[in-house]
Amino acid sequence: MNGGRLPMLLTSMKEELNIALKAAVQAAGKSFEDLGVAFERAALGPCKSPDHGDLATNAAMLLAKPLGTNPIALGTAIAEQLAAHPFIAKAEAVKPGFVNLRLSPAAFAHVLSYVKQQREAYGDSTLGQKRRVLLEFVSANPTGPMHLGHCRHAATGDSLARILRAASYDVTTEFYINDAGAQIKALGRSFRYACLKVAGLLDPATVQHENDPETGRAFIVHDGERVQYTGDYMEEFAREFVSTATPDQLLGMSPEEFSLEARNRNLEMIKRDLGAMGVFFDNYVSEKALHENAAVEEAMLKLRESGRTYEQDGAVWLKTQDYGDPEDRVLIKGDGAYTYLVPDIAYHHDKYLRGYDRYINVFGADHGGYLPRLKAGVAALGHDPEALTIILLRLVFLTRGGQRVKFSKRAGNFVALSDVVEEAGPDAARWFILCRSSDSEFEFDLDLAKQASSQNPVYKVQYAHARICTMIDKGTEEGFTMLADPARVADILTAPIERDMILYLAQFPEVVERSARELSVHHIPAYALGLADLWNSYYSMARTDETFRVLRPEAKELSEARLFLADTMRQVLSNALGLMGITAPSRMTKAAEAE
RNA sequence: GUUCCCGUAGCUCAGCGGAUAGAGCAACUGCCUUCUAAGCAGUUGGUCACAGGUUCGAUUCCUGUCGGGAACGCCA
Repeated sequence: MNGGRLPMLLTSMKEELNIALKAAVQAAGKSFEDLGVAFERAALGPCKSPDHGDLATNAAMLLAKPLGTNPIALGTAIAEQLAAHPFIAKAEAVKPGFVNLRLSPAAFAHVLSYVKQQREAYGDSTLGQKRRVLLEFVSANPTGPMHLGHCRHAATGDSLARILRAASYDVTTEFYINDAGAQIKALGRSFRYACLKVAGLLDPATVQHENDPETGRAFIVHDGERVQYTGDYMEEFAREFVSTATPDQLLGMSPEEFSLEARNRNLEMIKRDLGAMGVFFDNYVSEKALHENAAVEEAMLKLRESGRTYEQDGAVWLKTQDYGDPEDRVLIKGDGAYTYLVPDIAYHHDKYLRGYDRYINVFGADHGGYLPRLKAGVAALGHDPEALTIILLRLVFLTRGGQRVKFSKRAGNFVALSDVVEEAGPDAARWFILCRSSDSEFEFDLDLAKQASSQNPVYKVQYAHARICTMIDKGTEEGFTMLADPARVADILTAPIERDMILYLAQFPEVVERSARELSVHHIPAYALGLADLWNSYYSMARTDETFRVLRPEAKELSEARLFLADTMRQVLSNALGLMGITAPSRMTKAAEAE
């Protein structure tokens, strides 16, 4: 065995196909330029129908015309070339022009050997070439609890980080704290009001009750300013804080001190909620700090020096139209104050100064217009705007009993992340979020997610993993020893479903690489479910056909070969779940679920 | 009005130009003295919104129409 130096099966087969195609191109006396995109689009993948073979390529159909031949003739030539490879047992060109490949036992042995050798690293690729990526996500305002949307952002961002790391990117995750500006002042006022109220220090004369003329909602005015943040969490913060402070201290605190105190408590709450779903960040970057160390001022100066700004109507504008913005944006308002754009550009300037190769932001779809502004900003500061990518996530709706839920007890006028994670559990919450592609709006069915039952796909996948674990344990107890030689395993395991499993295992690295390339997470759960289905089907075949039992004392070597396959299935299930941040339990019992 | 996203089974959603369009849920029929039934096997269910175009081949790419959502502030 050459060990890790051997390429993965599909990679290896694609290289082989390329060699065959190049030979065909040369034989026809053509150049690759003549072929254009046809050559690039030639693909090799698993067959949909097992009757056709294990793998198939469409290359002959794409290239026949530019090469001046017909697909069957070209396909036959390609097939002949491929048939010589030790991984190929049979290659033939068929009707429309597909070349169908049947893999040899050596190919199956290779897959098994590779999984076994790579273990936790199976699925990893070299796509990222160790390039450094700064991945920013969630960045929830520290003014209240996180909502269902943040749950999507957290699960997606965290999983993306795992996928990119598997693809050899050097990923740093970052949470940007919007702890400056008007909303933090409002937070401080709300917190001060809550503290005085809890401490019994509130002067009734300073409080008015009013109604919003537009929404009709009631709100409180304290000391002439609207109290904006009034959820249960605010009272909890206040109770905690008041218990540690004297009335004199409370009354003597500045607005800034109240703001800071509330911001800190809020951030702790955010970290706690994220922690409950297993999401942790490498960095937390404070907007306030960017102001305090003059990074914002400095960025503004540089923007002006760049020549990419101009003054008009008493304001300072940035030429964002150069990057696809429908109109230019204001940096400094008529009243001299910065718009939100300046600190945001300063923050990205700071990111670039820290020296990464790529900057990926996960934003809500309502921030779709952001990209041109940020690109224009970083470009004006001398950075490469193409290194910045924004992934937009669309809205999530929570449904319960078939009805959309808009409010939660904890958060008031929206559904709290913590409620969803508590009710569904972190694994199911992540699963249902990751299943969906980022640009689709979707309904999170809480009834389904919280069902610890057969109806829930996430448990199906975990169940398959747990079943294998207990089976391997049992095999060990009964004196079975996993075979050591993958070639022998491949020789023994020739049942169609066993071949299907091995072929499916071979596809995992491609799925992960594709996810990393597209920055889309939803391929992973789809793959994992397919893998679990295969194992569960296989497992159940023993009910109707005794010879499909894995552990059969009367067929020791067969059993030990099947244990090998079981272990590779377990490994890949575990790796796939790992990329989603979902646990891979080694045991699942109904009793445990009923607690 | 302009730009972007979406339109696929009763519901929620996958589907990197390829062969007979898939999964989960819901409905129906079977299967636990056996390595975990949180499982398996099967049935029902589709004008891939519509119309053109490109292609050997279109659910996929292009154009248009219709329908749904979002963004279009000197708000953040």
